[in-house]
Formats: sequence, C-alpha cells, structure tokens
Amino acid sequence: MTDEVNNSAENEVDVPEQIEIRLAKRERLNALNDAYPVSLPITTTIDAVRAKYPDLEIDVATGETVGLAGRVMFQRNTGKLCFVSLQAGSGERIQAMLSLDKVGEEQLELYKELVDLGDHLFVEGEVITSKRGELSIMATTWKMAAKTIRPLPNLHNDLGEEFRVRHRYIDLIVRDRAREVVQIRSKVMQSLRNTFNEDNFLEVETPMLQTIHGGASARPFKTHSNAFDTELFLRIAPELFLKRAVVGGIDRVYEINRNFRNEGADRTHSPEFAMLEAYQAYGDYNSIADLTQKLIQNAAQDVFGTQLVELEDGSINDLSGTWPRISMFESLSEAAGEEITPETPIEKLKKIAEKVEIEIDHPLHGKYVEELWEHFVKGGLEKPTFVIDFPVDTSPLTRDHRSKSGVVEKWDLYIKGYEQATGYSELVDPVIQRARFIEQVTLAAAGDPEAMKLDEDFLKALEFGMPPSGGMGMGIDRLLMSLTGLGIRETIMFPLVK
RNA sequence: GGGCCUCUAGCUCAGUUGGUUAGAGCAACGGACUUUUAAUCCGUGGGUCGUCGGUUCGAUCCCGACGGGGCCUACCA
Repeated sequence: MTDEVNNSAENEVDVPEQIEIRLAKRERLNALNDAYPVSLPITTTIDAVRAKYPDLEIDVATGETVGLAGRVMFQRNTGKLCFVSLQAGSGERIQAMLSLDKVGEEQLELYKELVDLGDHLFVEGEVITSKRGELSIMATTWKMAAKTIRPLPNLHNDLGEEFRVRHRYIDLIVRDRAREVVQIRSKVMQSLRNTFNEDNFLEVETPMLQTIHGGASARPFKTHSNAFDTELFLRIAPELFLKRAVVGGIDRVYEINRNFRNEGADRTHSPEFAMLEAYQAYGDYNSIADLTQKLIQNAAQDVFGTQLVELEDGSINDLSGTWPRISMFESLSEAAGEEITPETPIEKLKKIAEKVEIEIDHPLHGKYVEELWEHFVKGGLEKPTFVIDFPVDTSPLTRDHRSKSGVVEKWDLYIKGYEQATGYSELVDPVIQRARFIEQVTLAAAGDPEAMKLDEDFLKALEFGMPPSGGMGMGIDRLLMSLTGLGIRETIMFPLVK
C-alpha cells in the first residue's frame, strides 16, 4: 500500500489534479475505517423502496428504517443538511438526506469532505418524503461502500460516441438507453432459446478453434497452437460441425455463439459477431424459413409486447404477418425490365451492369446476378422479405432446386434493407458436395482469398449419411439492430476498438 | 485500398486571420447556507492545444509524417 502511494507521488506530474485529490480521500477513508468494505448492513434495494412507496404525500415519515447503497449521481450540500441522489445498477434513483441533528457534526463534516460524485455510498435511515415530496432516506449513518478515484463525466452533456464505446462501463452508468440495450439483448437471447426449446431443438457448442475453416466465404483470423505445433483458425461459421451433429442424429440442433471474420468493420460489420445457426432434419428451406420468422416475431413479442417495433429514429419496423417470399431471378427480371435467368449469358449481365454503372469484377455468373439484384431490388424492400432461389455457383453448401434448374434452394431474409439471415435446403449428397468443394479450391487457386477449403473429415461425415435438412444462420447483432435501429457497435456491449 | 474531415481541461465544447497570461459550463479546491432536485452565492486552482519533425524572430494555429476517431468510396454471404 505504501508502495502505491510512493508510485503515485513519483507519477505526480502525470496524475490529474482530481485523481490526486480523490486518492488522498481514499487514504483518509482507509485510516478512518475502510474505503472498500467487504460487506455492509444492506436490508433492501433502491428499486424495492421505490416500488413499495410509489406515491407518498409530502413531508411524511414511514417509520421504516432501511440500509441501502447506490452510486452518488448528484450532491446538494447546504451547511447543516445534505442531499444526495443514489443510483442503483438498474438506473433507479433515490434521494438520501444527511442532517446535522441525525448524523452529528463529525459525520456530517466527514461526509462533505470525503464523498464525491461517482462514489458508492451506503446509508441507513428512515424512509421519508422531503418537504418537496421527494422520496428520501433520512440517514442516521453513512459509510463509504466503494471510493471512486476518477471523476464521472458531467451528466449534462451527451458523451461522445468514441468515449461511450471505449468506456462502456461509464456509458452504462450515465445513459439509460445503454442499460436498456443490454437488457433487450439479454431478453432477445432468452426468447430465441425459448422458441427453440418449444420446438425440441438442442443447443450445442462446436469448436471455435478449427484446423480448417469452413461454412462460409470469409477471411479467417489465424493463430497457432503450441501444443500441436500447428496453424489454427478462429471459426468463420459453425456450419460444418453442426451438420456433423445432424449426421450423428442430433436432428434438431442450434448454436448461438461467436464467429470471427478478418474483414472490414463498419456500421453493419464487426470482426467478431454473434451468430445463430440451426439445422432441422427432415426440414427444408421452407420449414426453416417458417422457423426463422417465428423466432424473430416471438422475440419482438416477448421483448416489446408487439410485432410493430419502434426504432431509435422513431420509425416503426413492422414484423407482423406472413413475410413474402420472392424469387431472386423473377424479382430481378421485373425490376430490370428484361428477362434474366440462370441461362442468361454473362455478357448480357455485364452489359446491364455497365448500363446502370455498377462495376463487377468476378468470374462467377451468380455473382453478377446477386450484384444486379442488390442494385435493382434490395433497396425497395419494405417489409421483411425472403428472397429465394439463388444462383448455384455462389452457394456451394446448398442443394439444387427440386424443380428449377440453375438455382439452389436458398433464401436470404432482408429486414430494413439488411441481410438478416440465410437459409438452405442443405446439400447432403457427399459426391456433389465434394465436386462443389473442388470448384471452390479452383477459385482459391485462382486467387480468391475467401473461397472455401476442402474439408475431408466433413465430407467423410456426409458419406455416412446426412438426412435431408433445412438450415439457417442469423446474425444476432443484426437482429438487435433490426429490433432497435441502432448501429452494430451499440448492440455489442464491448465492440473491438483499436 | 482510395478520398475528405477531425483531435483544445476529468466531461461537453468555444477560441487563436501566427504574437506576452488559451476561455465557458459542469466537475475539483476554499468559504457561506437545515428542504435541495443540473441547488444557490463569493473566491481559487487546473492545459505538453494527439505525437514527432519542418517553416518562422515567434507555432496550439501554416506544412509534413505518424497515431486515434469519423464520413464517403471500394472490398465483404
């Protein structure tokens, strides 16, 4: 402890004045009693007292004595009577009063000297209302619950975005909405799990460290295992392991966990993000679309009590009803004003792209179709919409369409213009899957850094027989964005910052 | 990856067309005050103006590099 003091003296030039002063107060408190007591005689919470006395008259005494603690948010000290607003973790506040005749001169002076904004303060006293009608604790004693060394930012201006992200713990203390978003996220997770439980899905956890990354097209983060002396990848998707689970007879399986992709970060992308994937044996892309709609609608209903969700900007995101399913090729043809099919020559697609001035540099026909679709159709989608039947060459893990040639049974769900989820009738034929992987390996050899690798063990699993299945993946952070209208860095409590 | 903008006190921000001591509100420190609600009143202290370099008699200000952040664009299931 003395070392600490010496260190802070050595660093004096670097320590801001306010921290210096608070460190001295901490010393004082430790000398008198304890700046960080291990326990306190707490009898109730701020929330409980508020709930118990919702509307007392002005200037009444309840006769009930309580001991409670909270963070000091405002102080109004007069000569012989001090007011202090204490805040619970929930954000609920209550006023405590310390008067000369109740706590005595010494305790009142020590209070004024040693208690700062931001400190955790314990008070014991009677629940009363003040002469202005404010519900208060008339303290008979006070104790420091935890001394704060750094000053809280002032509460009268909004904090800057960067400060909030880098100091989320402060954001949570001072901003109601920050706390609310954490609660919403927790409740959404609960709701998703409830919906899965009702449908007899099992939640599992599959590897995050993988020797071969698969299940999506993205650049991975690389790391190294000392024990195995081998290169490992942080997973970009759990897909190939969840399918192994289905092969093993876990017929309804889901996982909610983190994926990592070594790509750009912006308002809708984070290098690490929470992903939900679910697989349903003897289902297909229709049944999994039904499930996806139910998951999201239940979440809105459970968390907000409505499927008409109000967003940050005041607009309403209408998640109600049955969501339309539109064909990618048909909706593109209609919007572009000419017939586009899987057979349309790539040269014609290039011409259309040139005409509307979008640049595409990719060898795949399907890539052109998807880019054109995004240009012509995506922005016009109002309600949540399943876009179905994708080009085959950009969907290596998806089964060919049962009746249409050149497309696969895949959908993307768009909500508010963002890709929210994707679903497949899963490709379960090991021979076709192997051929698709080999195409990907060819692309990789041609320099596409996001092409998939050939996973022999996964193919072996398929060779043991995977039942026909529907599967889907949904970004949890994006779901929170759809339900709140916030950016991804606000839905993740501690987003990566440099 | 390309372009543009930005960084001043613990926090939110002014400001300096290059000139002696860089300001405000809240916060802090000293004082007054027994019913305040962002309490009030009097007084005081607090800054490597992101970092390093250049131009200049003189740089927080102009220029360059670097670092942090933002926006646009490109890329991205």
